[in-house]
Amino acid sequence: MLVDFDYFFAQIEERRNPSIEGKPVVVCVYSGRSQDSGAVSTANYVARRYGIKSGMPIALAKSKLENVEAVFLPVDHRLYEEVSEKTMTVLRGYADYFEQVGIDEAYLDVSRRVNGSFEQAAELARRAKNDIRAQCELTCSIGISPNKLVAKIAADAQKPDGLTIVKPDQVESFLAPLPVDHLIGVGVKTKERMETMGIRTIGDLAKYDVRRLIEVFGRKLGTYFHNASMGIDDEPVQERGEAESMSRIATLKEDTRDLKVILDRTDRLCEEVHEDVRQRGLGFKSVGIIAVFIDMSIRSKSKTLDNPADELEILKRTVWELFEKLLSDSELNVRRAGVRVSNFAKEQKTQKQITSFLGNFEG
DNA sequence: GTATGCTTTCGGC
DNA sequence: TTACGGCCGAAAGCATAC
Repeated sequence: MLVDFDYFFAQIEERRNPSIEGKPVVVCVYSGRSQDSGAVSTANYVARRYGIKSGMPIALAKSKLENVEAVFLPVDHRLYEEVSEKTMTVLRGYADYFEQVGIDEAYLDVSRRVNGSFEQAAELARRAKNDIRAQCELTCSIGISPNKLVAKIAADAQKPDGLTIVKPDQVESFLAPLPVDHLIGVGVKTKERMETMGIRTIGDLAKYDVRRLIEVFGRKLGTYFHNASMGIDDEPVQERGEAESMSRIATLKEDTRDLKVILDRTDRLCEEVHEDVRQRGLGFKSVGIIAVFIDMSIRSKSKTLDNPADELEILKRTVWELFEKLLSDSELNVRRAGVRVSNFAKEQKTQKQITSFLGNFEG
Protein backbone atom coordinates (compact mmCIF):
# COMPACT_ATOMS: atom_id res chain seq x y z
CA MET A 1 0.00 0.00 0.00
CA LEU A 2 0.93 3.64 -0.44
CA VAL A 3 0.53 6.17 2.35
CA ASP A 4 0.44 9.79 1.24
CA PHE A 5 0.03 12.61 3.71
CA ASP A 6 -2.62 15.19 2.87
CA TYR A 7 -1.33 18.66 1.90
CA PHE A 8 1.61 17.87 4.17
CA PHE A 9 3.27 21.25 4.74
CA ALA A 10 0.00 23.14 5.09
CA GLN A 11 -1.43 20.49 7.40
CA ILE A 12 1.59 20.79 9.68
CA GLU A 13 1.07 24.55 9.75
CA GLU A 14 -2.57 23.98 10.74
CA ARG A 15 -1.45 21.66 13.48
CA ARG A 16 1.04 24.25 14.78
CA ASN A 17 -1.60 26.97 14.79
CA PRO A 18 -5.14 25.54 14.84
CA SER A 19 -6.67 29.02 14.61
CA ILE A 20 -5.92 29.06 10.86
CA GLU A 21 -7.93 25.89 10.19
CA GLY A 22 -10.89 26.61 7.95
CA LYS A 23 -9.08 29.45 6.21
CA PRO A 24 -7.12 29.09 2.98
CA VAL A 25 -3.54 28.23 4.00
CA VAL A 26 -0.82 28.72 1.41
CA VAL A 27 2.74 27.61 2.18
CA CYS A 28 5.20 29.50 -0.01
CA VAL A 29 8.83 29.51 -1.09
CA TYR A 30 9.75 33.18 -1.14
CA SER A 31 12.69 33.88 -3.44
CA GLY A 32 13.56 37.13 -1.69
CA ARG A 33 13.74 39.08 -4.95
CA SER A 34 10.67 41.21 -4.19
CA GLN A 35 7.77 41.18 -1.72
CA ASP A 36 5.73 38.41 -3.34
CA SER A 37 8.28 36.85 -5.64
CA GLY A 38 8.29 33.07 -5.33
CA ALA A 39 6.08 30.05 -5.75
CA VAL A 40 3.42 28.14 -3.86
CA SER A 41 4.74 24.95 -2.31
CA THR A 42 1.51 23.49 -0.89
CA ALA A 43 -1.97 24.75 -0.12
CA ASN A 44 -4.70 23.26 2.05
CA TYR A 45 -7.98 22.12 0.51
CA VAL A 46 -9.78 25.36 1.40
CA ALA A 47 -7.21 27.26 -0.69
CA ARG A 48 -7.40 24.69 -3.48
CA ARG A 49 -11.11 25.46 -3.87
CA TYR A 50 -10.01 28.95 -4.93
CA GLY A 51 -7.77 27.45 -7.62
CA ILE A 52 -4.51 27.56 -5.68
CA LYS A 53 -2.01 24.96 -6.93
CA SER A 54 1.55 23.88 -6.16
CA GLY A 55 4.12 25.72 -8.26
CA MET A 56 1.89 28.71 -8.87
CA PRO A 57 3.41 32.21 -8.53
CA ILE A 58 2.66 33.65 -5.08
CA ALA A 59 1.38 36.87 -6.65
CA LEU A 60 -1.12 34.91 -8.71
CA ALA A 61 -2.28 32.99 -5.63
CA LYS A 62 -2.78 36.29 -3.81
CA SER A 63 -4.87 37.69 -6.62
CA LYS A 64 -7.07 34.60 -6.52
CA LEU A 65 -7.53 35.09 -2.81
CA GLU A 66 -8.08 38.83 -2.67
CA ASN A 67 -11.14 39.66 -0.57
CA VAL A 68 -10.63 36.35 1.27
CA GLU A 69 -9.07 36.01 4.68
CA ALA A 70 -6.20 33.76 3.67
CA VAL A 71 -2.98 32.80 5.43
CA PHE A 72 0.32 32.91 3.55
CA LEU A 73 3.26 31.30 5.32
CA PRO A 74 6.90 30.67 4.40
CA VAL A 75 8.12 27.05 4.27
CA ASP A 76 9.70 25.73 7.46
CA HIS A 77 11.65 22.76 6.16
CA ARG A 78 13.25 21.96 9.50
CA LEU A 79 9.89 21.38 11.12
CA TYR A 80 8.53 19.36 8.20
CA GLU A 81 11.59 17.10 8.26
CA GLU A 82 11.14 16.48 11.98
CA VAL A 83 7.46 15.65 11.59
CA SER A 84 8.25 13.46 8.59
CA GLU A 85 10.74 11.41 10.58
CA LYS A 86 8.19 10.79 13.29
CA THR A 87 5.45 9.74 10.89
CA MET A 88 7.79 7.42 9.01
CA THR A 89 8.84 5.74 12.25
CA VAL A 90 5.21 5.03 13.08
CA LEU A 91 4.42 3.73 9.57
CA ARG A 92 7.47 1.49 9.47
CA GLY A 93 5.93 -0.51 12.29
CA TYR A 94 3.10 -1.57 9.98
CA ALA A 95 5.24 -2.94 7.15
CA ASP A 96 7.13 -6.11 6.24
CA TYR A 97 9.11 -3.96 3.81
CA PHE A 98 9.19 -0.19 3.82
CA GLU A 99 10.15 2.43 1.24
CA GLN A 100 9.98 6.15 1.92
CA VAL A 101 9.47 8.34 -1.15
CA GLY A 102 10.09 12.03 -0.73
CA ILE A 103 9.18 13.75 2.52
CA ASP A 104 5.56 12.67 2.88
CA GLU A 105 4.99 9.34 1.14
CA ALA A 106 5.82 5.72 1.79
CA TYR A 107 5.16 2.32 0.29
CA LEU A 108 4.43 -0.48 2.73
CA ASP A 109 4.57 -4.09 1.61
CA VAL A 110 2.18 -5.82 4.02
CA SER A 111 1.54 -8.99 1.98
CA ARG A 112 3.08 -11.33 4.49
CA ARG A 113 1.49 -10.00 7.64
CA VAL A 114 -2.01 -10.00 6.09
CA ASN A 115 -1.56 -13.33 4.29
CA GLY A 116 -2.42 -11.68 0.99
CA SER A 117 -5.88 -10.68 2.23
CA PHE A 118 -7.09 -7.29 1.01
CA GLU A 119 -9.69 -7.19 3.80
CA GLN A 120 -6.97 -7.58 6.40
CA ALA A 121 -4.82 -5.03 4.60
CA ALA A 122 -7.70 -2.55 4.77
CA GLU A 123 -8.06 -3.18 8.48
CA LEU A 124 -4.33 -2.66 8.95
CA ALA A 125 -4.55 0.60 7.01
CA ARG A 126 -7.36 1.85 9.23
CA ARG A 127 -5.27 1.07 12.29
CA ALA A 128 -2.28 2.90 10.79
CA LYS A 129 -4.41 5.95 10.03
CA ASN A 130 -5.75 6.03 13.59
CA ASP A 131 -2.27 5.62 14.97
CA ILE A 132 -0.95 8.47 12.83
CA ARG A 133 -3.86 10.65 13.90
CA ALA A 134 -3.26 9.88 17.57
CA GLN A 135 0.52 10.13 17.58
CA CYS A 136 1.14 12.82 14.97
CA GLU A 137 -2.20 14.63 14.70
CA LEU A 138 -2.16 14.26 10.94
CA THR A 139 -4.37 12.73 8.29
CA CYS A 140 -3.19 10.75 5.31
CA SER A 141 -4.65 8.97 2.31
CA ILE A 142 -3.94 5.32 1.62
CA GLY A 143 -4.16 3.23 -1.52
CA ILE A 144 -4.16 -0.57 -1.29
CA SER A 145 -3.55 -2.67 -4.37
CA PRO A 146 -1.55 -5.63 -5.69
CA ASN A 147 1.44 -3.42 -6.60
CA LYS A 148 3.12 -0.04 -6.15
CA LEU A 149 1.97 1.43 -9.42
CA VAL A 150 -1.74 0.95 -8.73
CA ALA A 151 -1.42 1.74 -5.01
CA LYS A 152 -0.07 5.17 -5.88
CA ILE A 153 -3.00 5.93 -8.15
CA ALA A 154 -5.47 4.45 -5.66
CA ALA A 155 -4.21 6.73 -2.90
CA ASP A 156 -4.92 9.72 -5.13
CA ALA A 157 -8.46 8.55 -5.87
CA GLN A 158 -9.89 9.68 -2.54
CA LYS A 159 -8.37 12.59 -0.69
CA PRO A 160 -8.03 13.86 1.92
CA ASP A 161 -8.20 11.23 4.68
CA GLY A 162 -9.07 8.55 2.13
CA LEU A 163 -8.71 4.80 1.93
CA THR A 164 -9.05 3.17 -1.48
CA ILE A 165 -8.79 -0.54 -2.08
CA VAL A 166 -8.27 -1.92 -5.56
CA LYS A 167 -8.28 -5.72 -5.67
CA PRO A 168 -6.59 -7.59 -8.51
CA ASP A 169 -9.84 -8.18 -10.43
CA GLN A 170 -10.71 -4.47 -10.15
CA VAL A 171 -7.43 -3.09 -11.48
CA GLU A 172 -8.43 -2.90 -15.13
CA SER A 173 -11.78 -1.18 -14.61
CA PHE A 174 -10.24 1.13 -12.02
CA LEU A 175 -7.50 2.37 -14.34
CA ALA A 176 -9.30 2.47 -17.69
CA PRO A 177 -11.29 5.72 -17.31
CA LEU A 178 -8.44 7.73 -15.73
CA PRO A 179 -6.49 10.34 -17.76
CA VAL A 180 -3.00 9.11 -18.70
CA ASP A 181 -1.23 11.63 -16.47
CA HIS A 182 -2.29 9.64 -13.42
CA LEU A 183 0.58 7.30 -14.30
CA ILE A 184 3.99 8.05 -12.83
CA GLY A 185 6.21 9.16 -15.71
CA VAL A 186 3.46 10.89 -17.65
CA GLY A 187 3.75 14.63 -17.17
CA VAL A 188 2.66 17.57 -19.32
CA LYS A 189 4.98 16.76 -22.24
CA THR A 190 4.20 13.06 -22.49
CA LYS A 191 0.49 13.75 -22.01
CA GLU A 192 0.55 16.15 -24.97
CA ARG A 193 2.36 13.63 -27.15
CA MET A 194 -0.12 10.92 -26.25
CA GLU A 195 -3.02 13.29 -26.91
CA THR A 196 -1.86 13.73 -30.52
CA MET A 197 -1.80 9.94 -30.80
CA GLY A 198 -5.43 9.78 -29.73
CA ILE A 199 -4.54 8.48 -26.26
CA ARG A 200 -6.40 10.30 -23.50
CA THR A 201 -7.17 7.68 -20.87
CA ILE A 202 -5.24 4.76 -19.44
CA GLY A 203 -7.80 2.55 -21.19
CA ASP A 204 -6.86 4.14 -24.54
CA LEU A 205 -3.22 3.42 -23.74
CA ALA A 206 -3.98 -0.22 -22.95
CA LYS A 207 -5.60 -0.65 -26.36
CA TYR A 208 -2.68 0.96 -28.21
CA ASP A 209 -0.23 -1.22 -30.14
CA VAL A 210 2.89 -1.93 -28.03
CA ARG A 211 5.25 -1.86 -31.00
CA ARG A 212 3.99 1.61 -31.93
CA LEU A 213 4.46 2.81 -28.35
CA ILE A 214 8.04 1.53 -28.45
CA GLU A 215 8.68 3.33 -31.75
CA VAL A 216 7.49 6.62 -30.29
CA PHE A 217 8.83 6.46 -26.74
CA GLY A 218 11.75 4.05 -26.98
CA ARG A 219 11.97 0.48 -25.73
CA LYS A 220 12.15 1.06 -22.04
CA LEU A 221 9.47 3.75 -21.74
CA GLY A 222 7.21 2.20 -24.40
CA THR A 223 7.20 -1.13 -22.60
CA TYR A 224 6.65 0.59 -19.29
CA PHE A 225 3.62 2.53 -20.57
CA HIS A 226 2.12 -0.62 -22.07
CA ASN A 227 2.47 -2.62 -18.85
CA ALA A 228 1.45 0.30 -16.64
CA SER A 229 -1.76 0.81 -18.60
CA MET A 230 -2.79 -2.70 -17.63
CA GLY A 231 -1.75 -2.25 -14.03
CA ILE A 232 1.25 -4.54 -14.41
CA ASP A 233 4.15 -3.66 -12.14
CA ASP A 234 6.56 -5.84 -10.21
CA GLU A 235 8.77 -3.24 -8.59
CA PRO A 236 9.66 -4.41 -5.09
CA VAL A 237 9.10 -2.26 -2.03
CA GLN A 238 12.61 -1.69 -0.80
CA GLU A 239 14.43 0.54 1.59
CA ARG A 240 16.08 3.49 -0.15
CA GLY A 241 19.67 4.39 0.53
CA GLU A 242 21.27 7.77 0.88
CA ALA A 243 20.80 10.49 -1.73
CA GLU A 244 22.73 10.06 -4.97
CA SER A 245 23.08 13.75 -5.60
CA MET A 246 22.98 16.96 -3.60
CA SER A 247 22.16 20.35 -4.98
CA ARG A 248 21.35 23.96 -4.18
CA ILE A 249 19.65 26.46 -6.40
CA ALA A 250 18.84 30.10 -5.71
CA THR A 251 17.07 32.97 -7.40
CA LEU A 252 19.46 35.83 -8.11
CA LYS A 253 18.71 39.32 -6.80
CA GLU A 254 18.60 40.55 -10.38
CA ASP A 255 18.66 38.98 -13.81
CA THR A 256 22.18 39.00 -15.15
CA ARG A 257 24.67 37.30 -17.43
CA ASP A 258 27.63 38.78 -15.65
CA LEU A 259 29.82 35.82 -14.68
CA LYS A 260 31.18 37.58 -11.61
CA VAL A 261 27.72 38.30 -10.22
CA ILE A 262 26.59 34.72 -10.81
CA LEU A 263 29.70 33.20 -9.27
CA ASP A 264 29.39 35.44 -6.26
CA ARG A 265 26.08 33.71 -5.58
CA THR A 266 27.04 30.19 -6.61
CA ASP A 267 30.16 30.33 -4.43
CA ARG A 268 27.86 30.47 -1.44
CA LEU A 269 25.77 27.62 -2.81
CA CYS A 270 29.00 25.63 -3.24
CA GLU A 271 29.79 26.22 0.41
CA GLU A 272 26.41 24.85 1.46
CA VAL A 273 26.63 21.81 -0.80
CA HIS A 274 30.21 21.22 0.31
CA GLU A 275 29.11 21.25 3.94
CA ASP A 276 26.45 18.63 3.14
CA VAL A 277 28.85 16.23 1.45
CA ARG A 278 31.46 16.81 4.12
CA GLN A 279 28.98 15.85 6.83
CA ARG A 280 28.34 12.59 5.06
CA GLY A 281 32.07 12.05 4.72
CA LEU A 282 31.95 11.66 0.97
CA GLY A 283 33.94 12.67 -2.07
CA PHE A 284 32.18 13.75 -5.26
CA LYS A 285 33.17 12.79 -8.76
CA SER A 286 30.66 14.86 -10.75
CA VAL A 287 29.94 18.58 -10.56
CA GLY A 288 27.01 20.19 -12.33
CA ILE A 289 25.39 23.58 -12.71
CA ILE A 290 21.85 24.63 -13.52
CA ALA A 291 20.73 27.94 -14.99
CA VAL A 292 17.15 29.13 -15.26
CA PHE A 293 16.93 31.96 -17.77
CA ILE A 294 14.51 34.89 -17.75
CA ASP A 295 12.14 33.02 -20.06
CA MET A 296 12.12 30.15 -17.52
CA SER A 297 13.99 27.87 -19.88
CA ILE A 298 16.47 25.62 -18.12
CA ARG A 299 19.99 24.62 -19.13
CA SER A 300 22.43 22.48 -17.26
CA LYS A 301 26.02 21.39 -17.62
CA SER A 302 28.09 18.92 -15.77
CA LYS A 303 31.58 17.58 -15.61
CA THR A 304 33.09 14.41 -14.26
CA LEU A 305 36.34 14.89 -12.42
CA ASP A 306 39.38 12.70 -12.99
CA ASN A 307 39.39 11.76 -9.32
CA PRO A 308 36.81 12.03 -6.56
CA ALA A 309 37.30 15.31 -4.71
CA ASP A 310 36.15 16.76 -1.44
CA GLU A 311 37.71 20.21 -1.62
CA LEU A 312 35.58 23.33 -1.73
CA GLU A 313 38.04 25.06 -4.04
CA ILE A 314 37.74 22.32 -6.65
CA LEU A 315 33.98 22.60 -6.48
CA LYS A 316 34.04 26.37 -6.92
CA ARG A 317 36.57 26.23 -9.72
CA THR A 318 34.59 23.62 -11.64
CA VAL A 319 31.37 25.58 -11.21
CA TRP A 320 33.17 28.64 -12.57
CA GLU A 321 34.39 26.71 -15.59
CA LEU A 322 30.92 25.32 -16.31
CA PHE A 323 29.14 28.67 -16.03
CA GLU A 324 31.70 30.27 -18.31
CA LYS A 325 30.87 27.65 -20.94
CA LEU A 326 27.14 27.85 -20.43
CA LEU A 327 27.06 31.64 -20.75
CA SER A 328 29.06 31.46 -23.95
CA ASP A 329 26.31 29.52 -25.68
CA SER A 330 23.29 31.48 -24.51
CA GLU A 331 22.43 35.17 -24.81
CA LEU A 332 19.67 35.25 -22.24
CA ASN A 333 19.95 36.73 -18.78
CA VAL A 334 20.03 34.28 -15.90
CA ARG A 335 17.29 34.37 -13.27
CA ARG A 336 18.25 31.41 -11.07
CA ALA A 337 21.52 29.58 -10.65
CA GLY A 338 22.30 26.24 -9.06
CA VAL A 339 25.05 23.78 -8.16
CA ARG A 340 24.86 20.00 -8.02
CA VAL A 341 27.29 17.28 -6.99
CA SER A 342 26.87 13.55 -7.54
CA ASN A 343 28.71 10.33 -8.23
CA PHE A 344 29.83 10.02 -4.63
CA ALA A 345 32.81 8.02 -3.52
CA LYS A 346 33.13 6.78 0.01
CA GLU A 347 36.80 6.09 0.61
CA GLN A 348 38.39 8.85 -1.29
CA LYS A 349 42.01 8.16 -0.35
CA THR A 350 41.88 4.50 -1.31
CA GLN A 351 40.39 5.52 -4.65
CA LYS A 352 43.23 7.89 -5.31
CA GLN A 353 45.81 5.22 -4.54
CA ILE A 354 44.14 2.75 -6.86
CA THR A 355 44.02 5.33 -9.62
CA SER A 356 47.69 6.23 -9.37
CA PHE A 357 48.53 2.56 -9.07
CA LEU A 358 46.78 1.87 -12.37
CA GLY A 359 48.26 5.05 -13.77
CA ASN A 360 51.74 3.65 -13.26
CA PHE A 361 50.93 0.67 -15.41
CA GLU A 362 49.24 2.63 -18.15
CA GLY A 363 52.41 4.57 -18.76
C1' DG B 1 26.22 -5.76 -31.04
C1' DT B 2 26.59 -5.17 -26.01
C1' DA B 3 28.14 -3.01 -22.01
C1' DT B 4 29.30 0.98 -19.68
C1' DG B 5 29.90 5.79 -18.57
C1' DC B 6 28.85 10.69 -19.14
C1' DT B 7 25.76 14.72 -20.16
C1' DT B 8 21.39 16.69 -20.49
C1' DT B 9 16.55 16.94 -19.98
C1' DC B 10 12.24 15.55 -17.89
C1' DG B 11 9.03 14.88 -14.32
C1' DG B 12 7.53 14.16 -9.25
C1' DC B 13 6.93 16.18 -4.87
C1' DT C 1 -2.85 41.54 -17.14
C1' DT C 2 1.24 39.68 -15.29
C1' DA C 3 2.95 37.20 -11.89
C1' DC C 4 7.26 31.81 -11.15
C1' DG C 5 10.95 27.33 -5.94
C1' DG C 6 14.07 24.06 -4.60
C1' DC C 7 15.07 19.99 -4.42
C1' DC C 8 15.40 14.82 -6.04
C1' DG C 9 15.88 10.46 -9.27
C1' DA C 10 15.12 8.41 -13.91
C1' DA C 11 15.96 7.98 -18.54
C1' DA C 12 17.32 9.48 -23.23
C1' DG C 13 20.95 10.34 -26.15
C1' DC C 14 25.47 10.07 -27.15
C1' DA C 15 30.37 8.40 -27.03
C1' DT C 16 33.61 4.89 -26.17
C1' DA C 17 35.51 0.25 -25.26
C1' DC C 18 35.53 -4.38 -26.30
